[in-house]
Amino acid sequence: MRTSKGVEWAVHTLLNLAWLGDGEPVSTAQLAAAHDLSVSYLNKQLQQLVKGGLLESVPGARGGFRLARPLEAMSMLDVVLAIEGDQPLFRCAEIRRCGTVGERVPTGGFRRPCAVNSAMGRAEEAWRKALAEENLADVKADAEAHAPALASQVRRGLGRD
Amino acid sequence: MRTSKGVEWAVHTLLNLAWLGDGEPVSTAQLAAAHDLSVSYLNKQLQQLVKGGLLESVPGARGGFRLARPLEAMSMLDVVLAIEGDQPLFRCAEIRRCGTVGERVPTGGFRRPCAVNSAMGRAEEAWRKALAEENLADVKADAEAHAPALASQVRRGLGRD
DNA sequence: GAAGAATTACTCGGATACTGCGTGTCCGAGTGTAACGGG
DNA sequence: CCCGTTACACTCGGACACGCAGTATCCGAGTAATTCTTC
Repeated sequence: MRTSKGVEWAVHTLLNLAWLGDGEPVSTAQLAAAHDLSVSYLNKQLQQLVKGGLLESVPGARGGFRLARPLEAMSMLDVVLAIEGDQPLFRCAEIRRCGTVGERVPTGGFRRPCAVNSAMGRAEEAWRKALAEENLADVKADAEAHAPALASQVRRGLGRD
Repeated sequence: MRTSKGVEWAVHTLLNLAWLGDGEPVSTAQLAAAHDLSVSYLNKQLQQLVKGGLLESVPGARGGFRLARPLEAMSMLDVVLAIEGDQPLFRCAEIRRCGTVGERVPTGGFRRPCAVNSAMGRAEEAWRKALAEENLADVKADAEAHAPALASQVRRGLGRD
């Protein structure tokens, strides 16, 4: 079990767009070249970000992608949900109701929640809460703290200066 | 991204062994029949639990598996680690150091940690902490709270009474 | 009748196929840009 | 010189292959119980 590598690609791409500063759209080819990524596959991930409302796509010549809102209004959870979808980490198959010790639904009673599923759900909720508290602007600031030249490096790498 | 279904199988099997009470080993066939699971595949998962120190295996006729320690000393994290392994949810591929904006390692400098990886790591740590706090004995008690007849139901289903 | 050895039946354990999702790639639809011609 | 039209080049967007991890299965090694033989 591991997150798709598209998550890492998406976050770094969002950071690069933020460092670029201007609202000009950037093509997938440039964004991919920035980190030696597969152009087509990155494009697929960016489409997911558009569906998730994190990016805007500009069609036509001189088109590309740009941030839909400032990084301050984006969390890691937003990225993960956009790329991975909102499916839970733990999917309960309700095996408790099968086999020789299967818990039969009492007549007229409703299905009580599975204790295993509840416990896993609580842990997953902690994960999502922590992801929601990880602001993308903070991540960007953290990266700059150790490498102040990053912004200009991105502008140079994407041919802006 | 989702956890292996082996996690659900393992937890329910551990609960069944606890409800059974006696320290007698139970064969994989009986444990699988309890919830209509694949015998061979469940056996593979139980072997992982043995390697993780949660179960003991008894070979030979009238053998099987039994709990290695009481449920009070087991957490959901122990199960997840035994089944899934201790690999992190987010694996940093260090793409930040590649491509046109790749962060080159300064001469003589050490590699500072990736800000993206750090943020993901913090969230994952929250998940693991929550999993570690979910005691298996509590899960068992939670299940019993809504279905007091479960213990006897398991003993009957596994042919103990 | 009791003890010991051979046999048997049952168990775990790891090596071997299959499937679904993540990964990667390709080509077509759509649009903004630029060139070109006419007024 | 300015405007409208046409062609073009570039972009996104979704449809199409590939590979690997999770899933499922099978057969062999090993052990405890059982049976049989012998004292």
